[in-house]
Amino acid sequence: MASQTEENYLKALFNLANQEGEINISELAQQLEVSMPTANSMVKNLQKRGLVQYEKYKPVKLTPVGKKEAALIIRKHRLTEMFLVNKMGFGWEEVHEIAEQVEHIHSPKLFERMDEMMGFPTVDPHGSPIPDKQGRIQNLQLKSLIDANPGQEAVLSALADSSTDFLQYLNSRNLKLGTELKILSKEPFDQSMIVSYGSVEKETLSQKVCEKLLVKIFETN
Amino acid sequence: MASQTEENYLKALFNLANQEGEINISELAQQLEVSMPTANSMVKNLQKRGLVQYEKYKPVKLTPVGKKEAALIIRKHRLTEMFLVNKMGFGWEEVHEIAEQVEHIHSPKLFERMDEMMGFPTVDPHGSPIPDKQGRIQNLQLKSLIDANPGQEAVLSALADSSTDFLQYLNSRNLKLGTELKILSKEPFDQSMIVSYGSVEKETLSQKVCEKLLVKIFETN
DNA sequence: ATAAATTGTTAGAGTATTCTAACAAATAAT
DNA sequence: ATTATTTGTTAGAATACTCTAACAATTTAT
Ligand SMILES: [Mn+2]
Ligand SMILES: [Mn+2]
Ligand SMILES: [Mn+2]
Ligand SMILES: [Mn+2]
Repeated sequence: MASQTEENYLKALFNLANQEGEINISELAQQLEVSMPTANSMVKNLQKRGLVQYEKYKPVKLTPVGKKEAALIIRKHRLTEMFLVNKMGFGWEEVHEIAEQVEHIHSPKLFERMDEMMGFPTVDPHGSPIPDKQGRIQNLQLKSLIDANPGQEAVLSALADSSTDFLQYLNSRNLKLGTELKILSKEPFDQSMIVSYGSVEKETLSQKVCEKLLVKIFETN
Repeated sequence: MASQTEENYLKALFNLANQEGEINISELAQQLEVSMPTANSMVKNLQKRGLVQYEKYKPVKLTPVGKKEAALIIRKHRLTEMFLVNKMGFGWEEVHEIAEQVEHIHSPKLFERMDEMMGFPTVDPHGSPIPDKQGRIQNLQLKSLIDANPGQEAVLSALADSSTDFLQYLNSRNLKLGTELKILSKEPFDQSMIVSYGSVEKETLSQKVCEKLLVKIFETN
């Protein structure tokens, strides 16, 4: 069975994988806040355990087995976050740190019960998909708000960044998942957007923010 | 901050402490399923950290600081068990293993919320008292059923053993906390008792079982 | 193309936790 | 009292995870 440390590495590898599923040692080390030699030696260990594919000086790749293991840890993480928000009254900015610990608990039944009690949710409180029991994740095909155009409407559906700081920024602007945004204008100079939503008639969102808001854009007929 | 391993040692020390608060290395090693040298070296480590008092060849004692740390871990354990039973529908025989893991989660808020959601329970699903936030535990002064006499009535209030096997035995006899037992007779030869409760008119309980049932005995006028 | 910067690796060491083997102290049995 | 048993300790080693220092390979900049 994978240790807590190994599980955190698998999760980091999963989250950092690019299109080709490849990850550099330096990214991995940075993500986990360890030195490169530390990351390097753990990668060798995961290779010996058949969880990653790796050759000297080449990027790391999760094997199918490693990918499934990672997805199942992420499943526990996201179910936990959702449970904390929906069933225990936590704010979406409070749950990540707790889930980071709870995801390592070995108890299929605990997570089964959470899932059941919540009616089998498909996304976590930040809009990220919850992998199924087989470790499969559905792709929601969301677009970044930055790709929307003036006149269009979009529903905030997920976040490309779930850091506490960003979540608190969203709280302060009363932006939640499900919020319908009307794009009023887009500033060509700095890519900032002026939008309206709910009872907020005008709000300027910087490029940085817009990039991180993942939306479903209504088709404009 | 104490590691998960250290926390488990503290808890074991707390639970094994006798009247004088003393624990032998061999008991400790047995409880934690490690070798005596392992227990011995951890005790030295805990001493260096000011959590136990220890001298070569003498029994170990938790310091006040160690005792409080231990009680707060036990608090998390018991709140978790109660939450799993009351809010998540687990059976009392399923929760210990999960709580053994959850007790190590660092998140005052998580346990605050559990406590709040349950209305600040004072005992866990097995009748053991939940230490308060200061690490104080109330003594319920329960007696073993073995000390009750024919003709008396007693309410099952806690268990001296919460092993899965024993809990399943109690399930099979429909014995729960709160069950009122009438003592019909007591066999002098083997200390077994014949009792009646609920819709059960006659049930024989062995000495082993009676010893482990902690009860409040009604005063006989 | 060469130099500079970045990325990756190896070597060597430290802490935490655990073990077995060997021995010493304390306790129980004869 | 002596012997046997149990309990406790030390020494030495293994595994997991981490680090820094030194060096090597690769990539980027000039
Ligand atoms: Mn998260
Ligand atoms: Mn984690
Ligand atoms: Mn328990
Ligand atoms: Mn534990």
